[in-house]
Amino acid sequence: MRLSRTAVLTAAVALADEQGVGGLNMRTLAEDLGVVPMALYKHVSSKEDLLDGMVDVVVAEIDPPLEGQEWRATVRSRVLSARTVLQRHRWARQVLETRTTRTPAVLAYTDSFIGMFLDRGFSVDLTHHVMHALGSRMWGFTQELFDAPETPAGDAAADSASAGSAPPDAARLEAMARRFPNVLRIAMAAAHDDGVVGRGCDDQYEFEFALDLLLDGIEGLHARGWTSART
Amino acid sequence: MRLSRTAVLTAAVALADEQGVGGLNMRTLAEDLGVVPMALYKHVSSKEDLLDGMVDVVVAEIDPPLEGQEWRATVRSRVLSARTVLQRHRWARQVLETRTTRTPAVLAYTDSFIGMFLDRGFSVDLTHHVMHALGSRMWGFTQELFDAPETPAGDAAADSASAGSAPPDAARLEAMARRFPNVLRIAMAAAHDDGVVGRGCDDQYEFEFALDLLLDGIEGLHARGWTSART
DNA sequence: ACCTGAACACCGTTCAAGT
DNA sequence: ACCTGAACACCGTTCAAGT
Repeated sequence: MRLSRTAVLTAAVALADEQGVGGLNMRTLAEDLGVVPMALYKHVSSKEDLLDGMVDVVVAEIDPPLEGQEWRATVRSRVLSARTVLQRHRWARQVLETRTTRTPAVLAYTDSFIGMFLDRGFSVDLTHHVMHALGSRMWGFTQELFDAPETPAGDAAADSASAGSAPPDAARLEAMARRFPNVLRIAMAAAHDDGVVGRGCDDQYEFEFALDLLLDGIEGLHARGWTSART
Repeated sequence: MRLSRTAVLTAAVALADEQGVGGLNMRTLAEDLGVVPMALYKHVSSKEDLLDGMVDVVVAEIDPPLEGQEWRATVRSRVLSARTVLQRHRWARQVLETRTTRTPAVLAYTDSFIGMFLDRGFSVDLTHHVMHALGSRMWGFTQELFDAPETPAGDAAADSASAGSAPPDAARLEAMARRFPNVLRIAMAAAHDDGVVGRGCDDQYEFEFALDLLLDGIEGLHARGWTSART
């Protein structure tokens, strides 16, 4: 089969889906495509360009905005759509965070996102600040502090690695409890919920909690015609 | 002078402050210390360990919480203190985001942060969700979508790089306006404020806008004794 | 026009010495 | 106990060919 940019990007996305960004390099990507590393450079100009293209592939999977709905439902469902996409491609968050240029596809998504507010009566001023407040939530993620950024690779040692360096024996746990009592209380509260529905920290719940907190705030500002004191 | 872990970490932080994470590698770090690369490995076990140690240096610079103040003032000023520290060390955000293990110093900061809520009457349940909602804001940063993650290195081509690939001539601008009209409206609104105080997007203003939006929401939940429906 | 092969520069790190 | 020197494995990419 003839090589093409699309073929390269698709293979790269598939590879990253399996191995994470850490496992993605020009040599193994070329091997997956049955080609020598340098062949890739006819279709992507550099690894940066490859990563930009991969982001474009991901962005294309996000649903278009709802039509004929009020702003809150439209924004909310779009963010949650982005979230499911970003969770299908777990490497995308990290890659998105390190991009230094915005590709047209990324700009188009941003533009359409902003349009959901402007087209439904938000002022440019408020929309501007709202976009800042949402930040990366527009992609359906937040920087989480409790879970590890990336699982090293395809090895099954993932859980022991995320737990720290050594297995948590009783002495270790007690030492933890003495040094970081507040962390422990929060961790126990999360573990406590396990009994009912079999989940610890429900990331989806937490994401929507924070999202709705922001949407509530935004709704209030919009309703009372808020403007920044800067104009 | 005798090499020590502290000396290595201090030099690494200084190097990263100047060059960014991109410019930080074991060879140039060793050179800065007047030593051969392998000498570093007596004091840090790997580059990961080096980065962990550098984060610890940064965390140590964050002010302790205020005493005898209500929760909101305490949390707010602590977050803003973290923000000034993180802005002194612009590489720290990126490094923090890629850590897979929490060092004791990071856990201690987290614990103390949680304590600001618990010690002032917040329920464990609400505090848990609040911590998720704040996310990386507890370090004083949000993932910004409009500005570039890292300036490549010490070269003066920073502004032209952040602007994109080519200089924005009139034709380019008009094409942008047609494709991404909403992005343009927001950008113009931000530029418009320039006349008054000489700033475009004021990151500090935007950060506090989002922070206060969240704090308002949290205050409301706390005041009416909110609990998650999960218990 | 597209792909190949060999090679270069750079980086984290191992290993066997040195003092 | 601490530092050195040479070397290895891995990676992005240039360059000069091949078809």
